[in-house]
Amino acid sequence: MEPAHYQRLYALLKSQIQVGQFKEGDLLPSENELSTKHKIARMTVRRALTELSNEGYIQKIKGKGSLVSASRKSLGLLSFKGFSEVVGTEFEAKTMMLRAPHAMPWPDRFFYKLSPKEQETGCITFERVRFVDQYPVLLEHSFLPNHGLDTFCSEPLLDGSFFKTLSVRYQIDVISYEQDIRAVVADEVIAFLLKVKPLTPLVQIYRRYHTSVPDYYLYSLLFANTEKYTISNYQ
Amino acid sequence: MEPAHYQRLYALLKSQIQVGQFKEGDLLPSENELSTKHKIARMTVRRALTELSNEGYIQKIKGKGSLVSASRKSLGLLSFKGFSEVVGTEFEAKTMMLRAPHAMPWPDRFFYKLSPKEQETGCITFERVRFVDQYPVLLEHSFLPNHGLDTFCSEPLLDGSFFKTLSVRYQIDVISYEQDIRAVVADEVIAFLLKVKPLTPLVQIYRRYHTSVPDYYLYSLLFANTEKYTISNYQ
DNA sequence: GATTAATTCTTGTATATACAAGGTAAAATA
DNA sequence: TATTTTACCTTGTATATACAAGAATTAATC
Repeated sequence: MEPAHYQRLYALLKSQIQVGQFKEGDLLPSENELSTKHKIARMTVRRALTELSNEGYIQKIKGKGSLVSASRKSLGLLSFKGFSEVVGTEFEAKTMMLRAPHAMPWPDRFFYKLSPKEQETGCITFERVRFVDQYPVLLEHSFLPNHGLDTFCSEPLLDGSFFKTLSVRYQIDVISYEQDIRAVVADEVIAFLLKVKPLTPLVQIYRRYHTSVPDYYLYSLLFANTEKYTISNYQ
Repeated sequence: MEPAHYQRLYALLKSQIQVGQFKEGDLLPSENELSTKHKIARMTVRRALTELSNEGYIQKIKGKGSLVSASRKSLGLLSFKGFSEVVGTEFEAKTMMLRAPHAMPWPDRFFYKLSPKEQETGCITFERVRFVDQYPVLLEHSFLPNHGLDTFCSEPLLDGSFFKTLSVRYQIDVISYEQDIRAVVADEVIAFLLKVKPLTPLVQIYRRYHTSVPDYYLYSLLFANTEKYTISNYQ
């Protein structure tokens, strides 16, 4: 079925913003210009622009136009801030693969309840450590159901990004997630990996990511050392 | 200035849902009914319903109608799950006011950077403890800029809910939030309040809530005992 | 009685039109 | 020249209309 006119225009403008064809601070063409150019009614154009505005891509200003916003907040899936300045510059976390992706059955007593279909196919799992300024701050253990991801284990991650790889290679996009947060103390293994003393308090997070594929979820188990950096969430 | 028709209808329907005049699973009157009843065009009705749908109050189903959703998950913002069953029933947290709302200047070295306007007007603050199954699990210290909220301190919270009070009485709706998470150990004061041993690991969360009022934010500082219950986050 | 088809609700998309109101720049005025 | 006014751009609100498409009920058929 063909997408609606407003959806086509919405997708077009969004991609043009994402690609940088329209930059932060630019004014989009006016509603009337878009209307005549694409041969659709102004009200239809407005619908596309309203969605873009709702999602933070543009800001509409009465009497002026549609202003392209600063780069969309990356869903803040996982970022860090300096401890002393909770409002501070955000740091990029660099990643080191600890155990490369490999297929295996799901662990016993997995932290989220799995569907029969997920149980059946087993999982692909890998472990990574994230560094901020040379300090290991996060241990991440990821799991994904092994549904037609045969090549996943043999090929490296695109730009080192798990999510980007799934999006580009398998058309699986992360839409949202749920998480359960606890405070724990480091055991010896984790203390060694994160280079902290045993009994240091850590943040433990169980995550289930929802994707654009129905009933397909990704899972992560995280341990974070928050002595120097806090875990930043935006939603 | 008078509010727009769609805003009037939006506010009316929202309050009717919040008050329970329309309950979960009910169908709202159809767009044509609302149109004739309120003597406004159907497209204007649709605009009001679209906003309600965006904010999760209703779910529109083509060919059927507008279904009232389960009580707005404003508490999806903060819920708890049993520890052993990370996927388990969610528990309702009961709340005890520790220090009632009172106006005061902002604390020194506040955890988020405040605008000059916020600094100027001072804040209203209050402290609450949340219980799950008689156990104190969360200490919550809330702050809000004192902009025309004179009666806030003298009147009790609606249904004991801070957010509901702001929404119904002041038309301030929480849209999203950002948070910074750390693991800390309990000092003596907090250990006493949460009835844990000193040095128990706790989750500490700084939150800034974004609202429907531009440049108006709410702030919370949380300490959670996650020995028995995890903190649950959705999105 | 059970199944199928037609009707009539519902929301979804799209258009054309009109006027209000904010912002900007050109034109008129002092 | 400096200020004010005007004109023209922009987005915001509102209406009336038309048809498409999904859902549910009713009528017709087997």
